[in-house]
Amino acid sequence: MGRSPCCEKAHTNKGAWTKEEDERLIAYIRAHGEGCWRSLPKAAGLLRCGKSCRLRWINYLRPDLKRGNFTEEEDELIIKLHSLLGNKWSLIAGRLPGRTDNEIKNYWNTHIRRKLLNRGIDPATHRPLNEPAQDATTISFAAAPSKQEPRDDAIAAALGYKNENNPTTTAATVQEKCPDLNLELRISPPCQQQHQPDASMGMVEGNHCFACSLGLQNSKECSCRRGASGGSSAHGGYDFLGLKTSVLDFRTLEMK
DNA sequence: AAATCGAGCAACCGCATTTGT
DNA sequence: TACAAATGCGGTTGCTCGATT
Repeated sequence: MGRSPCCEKAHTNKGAWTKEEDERLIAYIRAHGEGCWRSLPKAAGLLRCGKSCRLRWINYLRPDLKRGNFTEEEDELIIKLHSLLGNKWSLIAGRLPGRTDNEIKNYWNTHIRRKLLNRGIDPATHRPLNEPAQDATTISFAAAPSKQEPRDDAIAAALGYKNENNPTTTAATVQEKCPDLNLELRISPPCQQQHQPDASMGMVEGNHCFACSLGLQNSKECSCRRGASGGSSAHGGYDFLGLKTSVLDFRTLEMK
């Protein structure tokens, strides 16, 4: 038994959107707002599936989109964020106002990849191209493993949680691979009693958490502002990189 | 002028995650 | 808690258009 299709494919348009379809979608969202993409096409009189409407709106019709060429500053920011986050395009897009994940993904694949290759940098690992291939005992945030878990392992390793399959991985190794990532922090094993959140986990140089270093001071991930009540260590998990490391889910960095 | 090639980008697909019951 | 539905994300495809032969 397969998964049921997201929509009735026999009665939906595919391919490029027409001007009329765009206008219908814009008019509907202006009147009713975003939400319930599944029922939107019918309500708006569009022969499209909800996913298609959502994509069209988010990537091209939203009024706050910037469009136009990327600036040199945006280029560098994308490279930096990619070195930290890998192919987390939605997270990267969250740091670039007016840009969408699809746009950044395309821009990466068509421009930045080549730019880095011209600089002699491997766009997947952000390391020099002529360096020998990584052996099994080193990691990189930017090396592109399949799906989620290996990257979580990398972060876990950076935190000093030894991987049984990879016992030599250390935070120092990570910093070697990612010089931009400030790992000047204090890491202690979970069993130790440390209830001074600001001085223990999640703080980088200057007493700011990683969320702050990414400009997320106002996000819920910022641990600077939490004070005594915000420490997550009470639950056995540290809040490093704005993460609950008990689950090691940096996807929560996303800001909307 | 026609054919070919490659870059750029819009859109689709399938899977993962979140949300609701 | 389990399940289904809805939504979100990232990889990939395929079309368009300009450059080159």
